[in-house]
Formats: sequence, structure tokens, C-alpha cells
Amino acid sequence: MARTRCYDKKSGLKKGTWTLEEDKKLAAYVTKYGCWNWRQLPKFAGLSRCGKSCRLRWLNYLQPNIKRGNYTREEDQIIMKLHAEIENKWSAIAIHLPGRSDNEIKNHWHTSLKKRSTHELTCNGKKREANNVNKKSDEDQNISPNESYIEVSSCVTTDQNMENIMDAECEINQEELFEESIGNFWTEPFLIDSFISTTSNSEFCVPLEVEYGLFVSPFSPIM
DNA sequence: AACGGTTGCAACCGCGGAATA
DNA sequence: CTATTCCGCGGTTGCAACCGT
Repeated sequence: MARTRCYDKKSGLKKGTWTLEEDKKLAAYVTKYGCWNWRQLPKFAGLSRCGKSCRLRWLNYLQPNIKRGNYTREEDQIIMKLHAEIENKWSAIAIHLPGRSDNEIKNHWHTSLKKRSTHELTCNGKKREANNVNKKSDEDQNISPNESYIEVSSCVTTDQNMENIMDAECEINQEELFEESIGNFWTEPFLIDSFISTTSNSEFCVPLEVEYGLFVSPFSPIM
């Protein structure tokens, strides 16, 4: 599944699959002190990793509100709809799917949704062609080509309710989303709780600014 | 059972933009 | 204004698991 472990002699930094030990260290450190500086963080957290790698690992895997497992039909529909609108803006799409990282969404798109989308486009094309025959009558009834298209594209949205759900989803106030995720962050019992309990604070080196609260990340529990 | 091809996903890489000196 | 540093994003890669023959 994951890459085999390797070591970059040039930089002296480790690459490849993260071990449970590394996960524990990173999760415990970020939870306690926040991500005040990704580049410096691994040094203080006692990790032989580059900052980018730590950031990625945290965002895609260790973050407490991260949702794992199968995508729901709603999630698939949201992704496909947003991708049709804004294309490969994965981070923007991820905003509409709390708990899913941009990387995860991107992977999901490339592995399954892309094929489905292509298939459905083909399917729509055929339907649209067929519908062109009836276009004239639509115009007579003051129905725009778009409306007509939406109507026949049942292949994409077989359930009108789903469309409504998605539209509502898109209108969710971003502040609410943020508050919700922060709320979950602090209140839900997470895997990392056990990490923290098993990782003593004394294992970390902490910059004075962080230690004494001179610098506080907005994501830090110190807040 | 063995093999080769395909799939799913974690992780890396390079680039661009924002922030800072 | 320029140079440098850092972060975030999107594309790509590599590998284990799965599947079909």
C-alpha cells in the first residue's frame, strides 16, 4: 500500500511510509503546540522529516476531524458537481466536504469518479443528441436549451433531491463550517488522544515563543 | 498455485504566490 | 524594489493489495 521506507542521505531526512511512532510524535506535537512553522516543526518534534512531509501527513491523515472510508453518494455528487464547475481546484472542493482532504478527494477522483464522469458525459452526449430532435418543440414552449439539457441529464442526477441537497451544501456558511470543525477538533475523542497520553511532553523541544505563549498558533490548544 | 495486469492510495516533487527581510 | 523563505496546491510516482487468467 504505502511506499517502502527510505532515507535521503543528502538531506539526512527520512522519506516514505510513516511509522506509528512518527505519527504519535507529530500528532502529539501539533495538537499541543500547533503548526507554528512547518519547516522548523519536525526539528522540535524530534522527527527526521521535512516540514512538507509533516504537513502532508497531518493534513491528510492525522488531523482529528479527518473522515476515512468509503465516500457517500452525496459526497460523490458534490465532488462531481464542483469538479464540473471549477475543475481541479481540489482544495476548493475540499472546503465543501468537511473531513475530506484535498489529496484524498483528488485520489478518489482519479481512481473512480473520473471514469464515471467520462461515462456520464458520453451518456449525456448521446441523450443530448437524441434530444436535439425535440429541441424545436422545447423552444416553442419557451424552454431554454439549458433547462432542456438539465431535464434530460437524468443520467447524472437521477434524484432531484440530491441536487437540492448539494445546492444547500454549497450555501453552507463558511464560518459555520469552520466553527464546526474547530468544535469537533476539541470535543471529539480522537485517536491522537491516546497518542498524547503515551507521548510525554518532555520528549519535545519547544521554541521559547511557543513554550511561553509568545507565539500561539490559531490551531494550538494553548488558545 | 503462479503470474501479470490493474487499482487504490500514501507520499513525493516542483511550482507559484504570499509574506518577510 | 529585490531576494529569500515558507506555505499550499496540483500533478505524479511508487508500491501493496486485488483480480483475472
